[in-house]
Amino acid sequence: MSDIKNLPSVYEPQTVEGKWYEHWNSNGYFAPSDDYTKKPFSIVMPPPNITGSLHLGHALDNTLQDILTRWRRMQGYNALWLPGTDHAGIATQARVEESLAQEGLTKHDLGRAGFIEKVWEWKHLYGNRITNQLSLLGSSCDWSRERFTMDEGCSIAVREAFVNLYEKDLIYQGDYITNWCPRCNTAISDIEVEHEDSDGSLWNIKYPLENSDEYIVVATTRPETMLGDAGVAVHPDDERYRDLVGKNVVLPLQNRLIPIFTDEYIDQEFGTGAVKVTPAHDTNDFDMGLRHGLEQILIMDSHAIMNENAGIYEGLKSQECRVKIVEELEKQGFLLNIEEHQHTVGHCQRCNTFIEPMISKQWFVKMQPLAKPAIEKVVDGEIKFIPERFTKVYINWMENIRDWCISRQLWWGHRIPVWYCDDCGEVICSKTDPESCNKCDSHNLRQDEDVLDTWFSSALWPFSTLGWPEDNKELEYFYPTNVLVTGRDIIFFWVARMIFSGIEHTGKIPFPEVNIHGLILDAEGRKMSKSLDNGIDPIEVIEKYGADTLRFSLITGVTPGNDIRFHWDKVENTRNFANKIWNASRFVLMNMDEYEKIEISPDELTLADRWIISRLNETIGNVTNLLEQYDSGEAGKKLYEFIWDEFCDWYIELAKPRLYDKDNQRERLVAQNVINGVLKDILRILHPFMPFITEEIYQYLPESTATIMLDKWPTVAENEIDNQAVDDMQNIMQVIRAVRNIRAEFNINPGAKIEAIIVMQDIAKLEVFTQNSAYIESISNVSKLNIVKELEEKPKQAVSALTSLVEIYVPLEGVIDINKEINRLEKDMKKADDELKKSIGKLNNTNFISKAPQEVIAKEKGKAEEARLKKEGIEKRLQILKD
RNA sequence: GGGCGAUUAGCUCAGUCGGGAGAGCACCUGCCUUACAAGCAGGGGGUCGGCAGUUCGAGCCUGUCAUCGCCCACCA
Repeated sequence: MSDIKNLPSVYEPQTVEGKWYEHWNSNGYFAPSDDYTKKPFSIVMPPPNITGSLHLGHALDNTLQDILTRWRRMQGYNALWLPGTDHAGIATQARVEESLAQEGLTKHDLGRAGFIEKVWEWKHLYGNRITNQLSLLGSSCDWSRERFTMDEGCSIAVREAFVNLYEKDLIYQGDYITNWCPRCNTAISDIEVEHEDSDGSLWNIKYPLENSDEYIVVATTRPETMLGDAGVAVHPDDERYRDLVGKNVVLPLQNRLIPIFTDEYIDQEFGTGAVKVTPAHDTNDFDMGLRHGLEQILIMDSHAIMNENAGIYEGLKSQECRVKIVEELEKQGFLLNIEEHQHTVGHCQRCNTFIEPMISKQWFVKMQPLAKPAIEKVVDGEIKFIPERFTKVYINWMENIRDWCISRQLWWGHRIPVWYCDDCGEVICSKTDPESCNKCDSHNLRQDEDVLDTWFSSALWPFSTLGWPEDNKELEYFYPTNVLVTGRDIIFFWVARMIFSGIEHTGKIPFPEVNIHGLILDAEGRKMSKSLDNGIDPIEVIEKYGADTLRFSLITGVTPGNDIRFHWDKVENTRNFANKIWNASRFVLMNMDEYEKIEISPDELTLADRWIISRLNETIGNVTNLLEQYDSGEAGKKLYEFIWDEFCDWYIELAKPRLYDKDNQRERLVAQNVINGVLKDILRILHPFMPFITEEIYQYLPESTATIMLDKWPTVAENEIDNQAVDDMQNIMQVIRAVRNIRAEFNINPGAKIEAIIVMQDIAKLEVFTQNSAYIESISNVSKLNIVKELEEKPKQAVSALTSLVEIYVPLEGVIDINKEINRLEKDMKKADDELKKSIGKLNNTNFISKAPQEVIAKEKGKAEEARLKKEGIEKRLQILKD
């Protein structure tokens, strides 16, 4: 402890954090023990994409998980926080393709196997960037169990899950309309499409009737799709078109005959009530097409380039084709008019490209049978969302869910475990690669080209990472996990899919609680995005201010589930808090010479000791309760207030005289023991929030264990809660504040000692004040303090203040301005009078007296009495001054 | 078209049982008091979005309206 006095007066996270992380990790503190008789606690980390770098959303998410894990670990749970990364099919493939492009290569130059090898190379080079960043944050996850969604275990799990669903007939393949991204060149699922409102047009087009001069007008937002029209639909009740139903129209430009038919789906009110139907390029039209046996005419290829079915428009991009079509329709007199029309347009979540709905052969998961139990488990409360309001979001989505398109036309990902026999056409779905056809023994087997949606493997994460499908002790012990912590933006993508997958494949829910947090927004409340360039790099915050500061500033002062704006001001404030703790601790350490641990008998404790110990216990209780409710924001606030306001601003000041007094060694030792004990508990309950600074300080304090990480989480000692001490202390603080106020208002030099007289009638309280007069003297720099029951003569040349309990006089001969003093008192008087009137009003209300609870009435009476006494006192005082 | 959230001090936000309106920043005053000026002490500042209701009592509960934001949705 010799170097303590050399500790810098400003906390330097840069010299502290790396050292401790390395220490914890290399000593295996993050790993749970293999003693499976202990109570388990487990969380799986939402696996970040290997292509990504840490953003503030990750920082928040992982801070929350780390807080829970560290807290439970300290409480004695065998805690496992299992980390890992996601292979991120589309994003990773795009990234590697980009780097190939720089060498002038495409993936086709390498071939499928060569390309995949290249991706793995890329992954080994860059894929652990984000996990390194998680370490900088202080994440206490068990890196020895780090997993990857494409590793061997996860791959086995994926095949197991696929085959299981396939054999239960819950996976099917077919030609259906899907959302097609022409840039990614793959189908994507419904939730990967982002809908944006845009100002578009509604083109009204005349479709001439066969062998007639008449025509029917159809309205469309996408005129180019007319090339694939297979009919015109009207509502069966629509009188306007009754006579036309069953007739044909000649499709302009294409000169094909297509029928007019009826369908309930059509809205008579919209447009002309007649709709062109393009089964191959519109979801609704696809359904109608099936109902009426219409031809499915695909008019573009996978890059949204018009194909041979588009006739002379072949080779054009769909958007270019639209322009040409409209021109031609106008030229030939088919275009009736164009209206302005606002509608929603789908874009690819990944690349923002316009989504073309298109028919293609894809694999789907049947959702109805899987959604049912997944809804039930939430409805019956087996799985709880926190905050509760997200339950509705989840249920509403699940109830309206459509089948999940799980195939992707990519190379990077889990390849679909289905093989086709080229000789007999047999379809084989298998957990292991088949060597021959199980029907005709042919070796001409060809595996399905597609890979699975990345989220298919993420959906298995809570159990695939624990060894499923293999039956093992670890899975049994840690699964279901205790809680899932994640952002509200991936409830559908991930949470919902884990729930139905867990129930389906393991027969158990994956977690009983889902803790949903909000998004981190920029200072103006906008989402952070690359295009706005408004992102804040958490690593930059860590380098400047430290991980503890970043963590604490992200989680405090927020309401659970609400979005959080990022402000540098708040970061600085939190940095100041860290520095405050640092300096308070430095003060304690500086005063620990000749320290030894002693047994303290209760009567050796001072009022301030009993007060701070009582408040410490309440804080321990509050923080623990709030963590149980996943309200780390409020827990952090309680810590902040207790540490700064009570421990630093009051207790340390009150303890100073005893700590400085080397003549009373016993009292000094008591003070040292108390302050050491309180500080150490503070560090313990603060540790999950600010792991680094708490460990650093903890290690300087006497009687510390190898690491604060594995020290015990404090529990509330009921016998240390001392309401009397809290009450007495508050009365004394009130007086101290009053004296300070006088000093400030009369500009008394802070160094100058003053005299003060305190008058109080209550004998018992007078006793307490007399015993503790030193507090008032030392903190408010009073040289001579008289505490009396009554004053013989009330001094005119004195400033006074009145609390509900006491009258305070500060003689200020020559300084006092009588008029100014009268003004002061009249201001106080008005306050007291207002309070009194308010209380009397309530107490005179018979409804209040008869209906309010007794304790509330008693409290109100007390308030009225206090106000009355105070007012009386001020009145008397004013009288003296005015005489 | 549905659903959710927000609206509290100049700014950013807390406010867990319905019972005395809070914090940080900013502002004003005085202090480099040997833990901390990234600090200390004191102070000013609010019809808790509007209206109606329930209640002895509403920032909090109910209804309604307004503004902003988010999510979901196959009216071309």
